[in-house]
Amino acid sequence: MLRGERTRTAVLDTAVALATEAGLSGLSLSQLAERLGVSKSGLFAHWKSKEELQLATIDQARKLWADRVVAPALRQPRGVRRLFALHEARLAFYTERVLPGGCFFAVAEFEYAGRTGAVARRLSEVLGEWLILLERLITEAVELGELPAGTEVGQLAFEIDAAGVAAMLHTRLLDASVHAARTAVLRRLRAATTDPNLLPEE
Amino acid sequence: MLRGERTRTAVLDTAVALATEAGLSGLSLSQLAERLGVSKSGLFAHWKSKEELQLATIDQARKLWADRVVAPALRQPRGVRRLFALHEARLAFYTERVLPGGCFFAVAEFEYAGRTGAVARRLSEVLGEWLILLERLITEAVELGELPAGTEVGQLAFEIDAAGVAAMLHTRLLDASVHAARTAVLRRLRAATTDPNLLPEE
DNA sequence: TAAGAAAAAGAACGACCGGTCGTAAATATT
DNA sequence: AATATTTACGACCGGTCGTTCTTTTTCTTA
Repeated sequence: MLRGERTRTAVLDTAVALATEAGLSGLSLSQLAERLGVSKSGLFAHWKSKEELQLATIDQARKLWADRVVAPALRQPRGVRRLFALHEARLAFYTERVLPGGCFFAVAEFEYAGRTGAVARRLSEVLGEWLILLERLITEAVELGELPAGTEVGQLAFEIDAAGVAAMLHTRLLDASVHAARTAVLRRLRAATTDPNLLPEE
Repeated sequence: MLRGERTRTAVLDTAVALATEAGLSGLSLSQLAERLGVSKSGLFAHWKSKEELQLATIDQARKLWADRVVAPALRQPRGVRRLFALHEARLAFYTERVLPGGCFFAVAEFEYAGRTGAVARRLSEVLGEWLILLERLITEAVELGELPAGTEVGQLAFEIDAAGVAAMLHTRLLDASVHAARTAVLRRLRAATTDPNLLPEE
């Protein structure tokens, strides 16, 4: 009963990695099967269509992101420390090259920017979740008094996310851009917080 | 002699638009030919291969960007005003929906983030040019005394670009994110400049 | 251990891909 | 007006795409 499950996750892990190289729509079943040493038709025993596999791949990438980025940050104490930890965990995800193409969602989101359909919709949902998480952490920091009461939550969330996205974009000069992304957010938060001692110096 | 030239630009204009929807590698010669009402083989009279057409498409997109974004900004007086005008021109390019998929280079850059080859190399070059332009305008502002002497040029260029990229990413909530991108850069520049009167209030 | 279900392989399909070829019209040059 | 050259076409190639169907292997369970 669990053999199928093992296969499925193995396939999806490879699919996530492959999608960051060839894109989520450029992901071909032949290539995927070959890389796994599996027959192409065997994949259809688990998903009825490519689109279903793409949707499952998105969920797998979401889990990976939750484990490697969100979970470590949530182990930090609430407030600006947790907020900055989330940003740093994200950057670490890039520098550690967990995925060959860098970031599954950045690649996929741009790829499907102008499209419609189930895949595009699901991607939007996940991106929305991410922004909501950022806003939640910011709101918590406000409630703790670590950020001033008038903080524009959405605006700050946008700025933090922007630094992360841009770090990913400049993949070929990754180290420099990750450093810039860290500095940008650190300064922004240190300038805004009521207690700069909560955050590292530069 | 100019009939061919007319055809070429017509093809490339369509190719630029199509590439923002399907991606630069997802751009298929059949679809391109069909949308133009032209035979696929006719395209090979102008470019020997798909890759050559892709490279020509990049140059065409670069021209479009130069006309619609860079040129208007350069009509503003040197310094922080020109710098902010460049950012605003970029955001206008997105809101006016000049291209269906939003931004040719953002889409393509992410698509080719993990790849090698002539197309990926050319894309990197153009992205590099863009960053250099940003840094040049910042440097000019420093020389004019509109930004303080110690300004970290690369860091500021990264932050401005990040806001633009992120605005593009959140395509489905475009208006809100463009506003956030404008606000982020405006505040950043107003905080840094020696003469806030040069910039609009929020 | 036999029966049944789940998992995987294999072969084949129609559609589309990038690309080539020979040819015919449109244009330029003489 | 005759000749080159550019521009474009239709037919076709080998290959890959996603998908389906049938068959075989593997595992689970009664």
